[in-house]
This record gives sequence, C-alpha cells and structure tokens, in this order.
Amino acid sequence: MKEYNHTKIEKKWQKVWEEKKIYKAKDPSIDSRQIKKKFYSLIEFPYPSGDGLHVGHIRSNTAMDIISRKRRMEGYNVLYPIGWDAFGLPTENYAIKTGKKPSVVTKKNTNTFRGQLKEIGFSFDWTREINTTDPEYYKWTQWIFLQFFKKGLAYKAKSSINWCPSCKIGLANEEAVGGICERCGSATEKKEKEQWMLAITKYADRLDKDLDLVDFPERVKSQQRNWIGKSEGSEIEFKLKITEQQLFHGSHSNLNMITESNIAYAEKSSTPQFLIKVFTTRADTLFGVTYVVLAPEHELINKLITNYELQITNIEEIKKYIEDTKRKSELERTSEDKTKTGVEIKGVKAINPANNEEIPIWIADYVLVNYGTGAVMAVPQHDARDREFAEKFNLPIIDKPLVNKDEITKKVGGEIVTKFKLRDWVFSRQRYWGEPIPLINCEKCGLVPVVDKDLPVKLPEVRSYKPTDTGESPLSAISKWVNTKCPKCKGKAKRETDTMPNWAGSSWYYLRYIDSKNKISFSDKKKLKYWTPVDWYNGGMEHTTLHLLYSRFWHKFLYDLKLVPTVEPYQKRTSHGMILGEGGVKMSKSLGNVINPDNIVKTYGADTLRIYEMFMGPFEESVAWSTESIIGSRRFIEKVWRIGEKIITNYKLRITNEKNKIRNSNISCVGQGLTQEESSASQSLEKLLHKTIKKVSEDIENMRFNTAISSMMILTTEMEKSQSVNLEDYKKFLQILAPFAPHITEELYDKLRIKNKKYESIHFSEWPKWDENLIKDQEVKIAVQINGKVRSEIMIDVNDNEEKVKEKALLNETVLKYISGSYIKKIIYIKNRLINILI
RNA sequence: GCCCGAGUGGCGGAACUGGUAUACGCGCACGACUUAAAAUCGUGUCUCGCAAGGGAUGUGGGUUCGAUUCCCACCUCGGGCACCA
Repeated sequence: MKEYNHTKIEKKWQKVWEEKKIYKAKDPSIDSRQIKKKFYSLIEFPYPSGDGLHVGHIRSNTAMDIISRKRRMEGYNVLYPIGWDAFGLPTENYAIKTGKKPSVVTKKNTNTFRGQLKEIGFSFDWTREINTTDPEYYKWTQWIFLQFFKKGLAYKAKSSINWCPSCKIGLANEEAVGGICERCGSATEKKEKEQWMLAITKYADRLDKDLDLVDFPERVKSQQRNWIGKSEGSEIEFKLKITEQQLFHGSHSNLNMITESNIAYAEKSSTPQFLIKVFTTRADTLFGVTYVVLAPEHELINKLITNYELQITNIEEIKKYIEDTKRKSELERTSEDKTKTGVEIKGVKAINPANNEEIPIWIADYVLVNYGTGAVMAVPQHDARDREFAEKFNLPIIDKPLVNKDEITKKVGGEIVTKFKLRDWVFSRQRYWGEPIPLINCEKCGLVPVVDKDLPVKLPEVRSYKPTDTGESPLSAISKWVNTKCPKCKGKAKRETDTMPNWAGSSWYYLRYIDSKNKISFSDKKKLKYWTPVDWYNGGMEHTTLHLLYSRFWHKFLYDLKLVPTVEPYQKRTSHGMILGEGGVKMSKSLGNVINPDNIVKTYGADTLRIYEMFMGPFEESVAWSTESIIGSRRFIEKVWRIGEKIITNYKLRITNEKNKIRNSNISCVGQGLTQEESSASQSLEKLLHKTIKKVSEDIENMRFNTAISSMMILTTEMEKSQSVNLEDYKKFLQILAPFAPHITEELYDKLRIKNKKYESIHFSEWPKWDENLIKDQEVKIAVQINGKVRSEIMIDVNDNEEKVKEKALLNETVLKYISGSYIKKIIYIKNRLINILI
C-alpha cells in the first residue's frame, strides 16, 4: 500500500488545475452557445498585509470554496474570483518606517498571499485577479467617483469631522464609532475641515427599505437598520418671546403703553430665523414640555446673541459654555457616566404652541447638532435624559395627559417627518496610499473633473509618505504634480491632493471581477446582466456598517445611472465567526499566538487544514484554535486514503483477473460473489451512504460543515469495518467529500480511471443524488417510557399501526416488570419515536 | 441603559418541528500489535451508587404525558448601539 503523501498529491493537482484552468468561469459572450445557469460566489477580498495569510481567511475561503465546488458539480457555471484590497494604512505606515515604496511592498505581499492561497487549493478563477492599487483598476474607481460628482452627490464641505490626531487623518463616522479611531484606538477630535463628502444620506431610506429584498442574516439587517437609524416624528416650531427691554429698541413708540398684551412675539412670517424648530417622536407629550434645549453649535444662538445683546443677561456665560464644549473630545462628550451640563439663555423664552405657556430655553451638549433639528423639546416626565437634566437644574417636571400625536402635530402647525441617524460619508483622506481624487481646482472655472481620457490620475512618486501636521496630504508637496492645466479653460490650475478612503475600491470590486480586463468600461453590460447579482457573499460582521453598507450605496447609485441591472449587489449574505487563539483570546502578534498556515500545510496538508477548519465548530460562531485537535482531521483523511488504497488494489486485481478470464474470483470489493452476510452488510452500508449524501448535501447549503464532516467520519468508520465496499458507492463518497478535501479525492478518483481514458476531474463530476426509498428504514428502534422515563427499547416495523406497537410494548419483559399490578391510565405513542405508558 | 447572540462532559461541540441528552472529534485510561516507541486498531470515558436506582443541559419557577428546545424572572459571557429626542 502506498503511503499518503499529502505534499506530493497536493502539489501535483494544484499544478494540473492551474495549467488546465479548470476553475475559469465562462463568460456569456465567449461561450454564447447555451450558457449554463450561473452562480456567483464571493468572499471579501483580502488586504495583503505583511503578516501573510491568516487562518481566519482560510475559514471563510474554504466555506465558499465548498459551496462553489458543489455548485459546479451541480452543473452551474461558477464565478469564484479573488483579488487584493491593497490600499490602506498598514502598508503606508510600513513605507514611512522603511522608506520602501508602497507599491513595491504591496507587490511583495500579494505574491506571498497568492502563493499561500494556491497552496490551500481554492478553486478561484485566477484569470480575473484584481488589485485596487493597480492604475487600470483605480481608473474606474475614479471614474465612478466622478459620476457621483457630476450628479452632485460628491461635494466639498467644511464640516466638523472626526480627526485622529495620531493617524493624522479624517475618518468617516463609521470608522470613529464612540469617538475612537478604528485604526489605532486613540480618541478622535472634532475638527473643522474642508472635506469631500458622499451623499449616502440621499439613499438612506432605500438602503433601509431594500433590506427586505435580500437574504441577509437578521443580525446584519438589524445592525444596518440601527445604523441608518430611521425614525418617524414631528417637527414643531416654538416661537420666541423676548423680554420687555426689547421694546425700547423696537418699533413701539409709546413707552407708556407697555402692557402684558403687546409684548412682542417674534412672528413666524417676518423673522423666521427666530424660531426654534424641534424634532420629536413623542409629539403626544407636547403638553408636558417644560423647557427647550439647543445644541451648543445651533446657529440660532449666535443670531440671538447679536440681535438681543442687551436682553440676554448672561452672554458671557453662554459663550464660555460653547467654548468649553468645543474643547471636549467626542469621547468626553458622550461618555456614559458624564453628568449633564448646560446653561440657560436668560432673557428669552419659548412658547409652547400647544398651550402658549412660556418656557425657558437652555443650551446643553446632550443635544446633538447633527441629528434632527439640533433642538429638542424637553419632557422630563417621559424622558429619562430630560428628567436628569431637569432635576439637576431645578426645572419643573409636570404630568399632563397624553394626546394624539398626529392631531396635535397638525393643530400646532407642525409637520410629520422622517429622520435618519446616518450622516454623509466623509470621503477624503490626507494620505498618500489611496486613489487620488480626480478633480482640478481652476481659479476661473472652479472644480473641474479630469476628463475620462486622462484617467487614471496616477499616484505620483513622492519622497516622503508621511502625513503632514497641517492636515494636508503628502501629495500637496509635489508641485510638479499639483500644478496642472484646467481641462476646461486650459488656464493655471491645481489638482486635488486628497485621496479616497480604503473603502472606495472595495465598494465596486465585485463588478470588476465580472469583466476585469475591460478597457472601455468598468464592466461590460451584457456580462453584468448575466452575472449580477452576487448569489452568495460571505464576510465578516465587522464590515456590516462599513463596506457592506457602502457598496450597497454605490451599487444603488450605479443602478440609478442604469449602469448595473440590479437594485441590490448581493442576493445572499452570510457571516463567518472569528478564529481566536488557543484558549479563546484574540490572535495577535503581540500575544505571539498567531498561527502560520504554511506550517500547518507543511505538516498536515491542505486537505487536513481545510477539514479541520470546517470541523472545529459552527461556521458562524467564533471558535478557538487548537493545534492539538488537528490530528483528528488528519486521521480522518488518512482513513479515507487507506480505504481508497484497498479498494483500488482490489479493483485493479479484478480487472487483471477478468482479463485473464478467471471467473468467480473471491475478491470482495465489487458486490459479486459475496456471501449472504457480506451482501447484507453491503446493503446497510449503502443505506448509510445515502443518508450521508443527504446529510452532507443539506448541511453544505446551511453552512453546517461541522456536522457534514461528522457524518462522513461515521461513514468511513463503517466502510473500514466492512469487508465489502461497492466501488460505485465509494466513488459517491469521494464526490461528497471532494469540496472539502479537493486534492486527496481527486487523486483517488483519478486512480480509478481506466487506463488510456481522458482525465476527468472529480470536481466536475455529477453531484450524487440520494435515494429517498433507500434511506427509509424498514425497522426502527423506539424508546418505551413509563411515566416519562425511558425504561426499555423495542424494535418495530415502520408500518406497524399504533395498536400493534402498544401490544409489542406491553409484552416487553422490562415493561411488564414495571407495570405489573398498576393501572394504565394512558398510552402516548409518537410514530416511530417513542411510546410513553402512564401508570 | 437598549438591541442581538450564547451558556450542554476535562476540552471543541451534536441533538430534526417539544419526543431515547452528550453524536463526531480532541484528550485521558486500558488492551492488541511491537524487542521498544511511534503509528494504527479495539474497549471504556457526565455524575452518585456494590447494585436496584437516582441526579445532571447557567440559576429559580411555569406549561406539558414528556423541555437543551416553549413561557416568566434572574445570573454570567460575547457582540452591536449608545445622550438619536
């Protein structure tokens, strides 16, 4: 018997597959005669970090590889592509540290990754490999950006952004959750800066609603919905009342006539800026409002201060409060245990439109300027935050009856509106290693897009990749590159020096795979029509409100331009759990517990590693790595090999014997010349095989790879015990194992090939079907319970009726022992499961 | 604080729709093979008990003939959101 040599076998088949390009997906235009039904499976393309491939990559790649391979065997034309999401900070930081070019570092890293991935035998279509840092790729990223610009959805705005003082970079809200930089963990600051923005808020409602159209896990949907933060409410205006002193400066001439009745109300029509518009989801509590609160950044505050300088008695206090707020970091402002702060605007009151009561106006930083209207009506009786604030500053808390929300809104002239938490996407970075924003600043013409034929705007060579303290991109130092001509008037102009965030290239990469070499458009329409949407996309939960949301947004935008045929990019999304280090802690360089897959492949083989990673636990849950446990998967693979070797030897012997016309040989592997005992064993094995085919087929669809493998382990144990494994049955077993362990199954399958016959990969053989009739048991063992406790077991025929089963149960010796002398109250029978006798 | 998961042997984990809890794997123990070791194969492995039998799926209650599964309360862990009006 030949020893199982994983290295030799794996290398051999990887070479064959590569040379024959067997996993290349067929395009409709190339293969226009009867194209097969398609299946587009996708994994999140890796960031080629200097650390090399992580065992976590292998987990999700293997899962989708199994699904892709099964689909091919089911007759689908499968697209399972791969590429590199290669722009990003770690490469740039490495470049800063070592002075090496990011492009060179990227090339080196992708080479490492490519080699590692190929060693594991993934069935990627390598002919479509893409790299987001390739000018031929980012040409189209820039092109799509310009479409946003042309539609007014990419705009430059001075706004308060999340600034990471350590990375010296502006961040999107999604990257600065809780005031913490996602990259380095330092506290972010708010900084006023002119930034490129993408108007994702224009799509907020559709991004929320269209989640109904796709097959995403509930946790993904709810997390996105949460982030988009849709809420329906009312906008209600509160008029202002200024104290009497205002009248001295006002239009009233008769000072003697100041009475309560002619106090000036700022009128909606004449001075609309002097109104406080609040947003509330609880208009029904309007009668309980005891004060209103403005965000410190609310624009009304300045207007009030300038217009009513004399009436407002605490201007200095107000100004100080606003200054203090500005100085606070986002983290300080939102931290949980922080007590509420605020200051009243003295001398001005608001009027509750429901009952015309005068109520004080406060400024407090618990109100956020960028949500709703930046102002709230406070109902301390019904809202915990308002109550805390009211208690601290001795503001009244009153109990008033609730009213109908819609009616009161209408009555006070308010409006029913929908608000979102989602903010526009801060899209510029002051960094080197990203796609240059393809716009030109012309003194005369303003912002002018680079013309299509001049795309891509390539990243220039720079001496230093370091971000600058002024907050400008390193690109701004290359005057040769910056100074250019205006595409419109040919006059003097300067390039934009900001680059795009690393989420840009990944927002549309799945479209480029479809037509990765296209020179005239980002992807051919016919091909898009055939391949989109992605049928199954697996990725990490950490991208739910980043990449997954962003790419849905880009896709919808392209859909509106009629550039893609589907509303949503991904039909089905699943999420893998993380692989943690031994003991359940995070795998990290600093802890020194990172597992290098190369070593595992070398020692145990790729097939074993794949089986192990699929077997280690439920796919969607986190699981701790255990090098000790890998041996179990290796033993399983070796068992498969042993059985295979035995069968193949017998099979070849038989062929030789037949050739020699020796009849009725006693070789027991082919279902002929068997004893009765052997034949019945063969039958029960066949039954088990069909059960296993069913289990594996269904488990793969549900990503329950661990239980699929478990059932195949049980089957191999039985096969090894059995002296008579039918050759065809064994082939079927190899076929269902093939997606999991592609090398060993290909080798064994190929060994069964009749000499001189053409090589036919197991991975394109037909996925085995199970025979429902064969699976059905004739006899089953059921449990006999007495008063709910299992006391015995009996064998019954599946066709036995209830009476017959009861009879059998009551005649059982053990049962008799228990029931003798007792009165049988009731017998419950669950078909083919159990029988419960109540005494 | 709110939302979503999860809690089962020494460990990773099985258990369909409420129907024989602990499949499969690791580890461990013993045995076979071997001069020996490794590898492999076999047997055993929740717990108390000599046994008959009893008790166990985070805790406490409930529904049910029957609950890991359904309901209520609580505890612990993981993840998300977090002054969103």
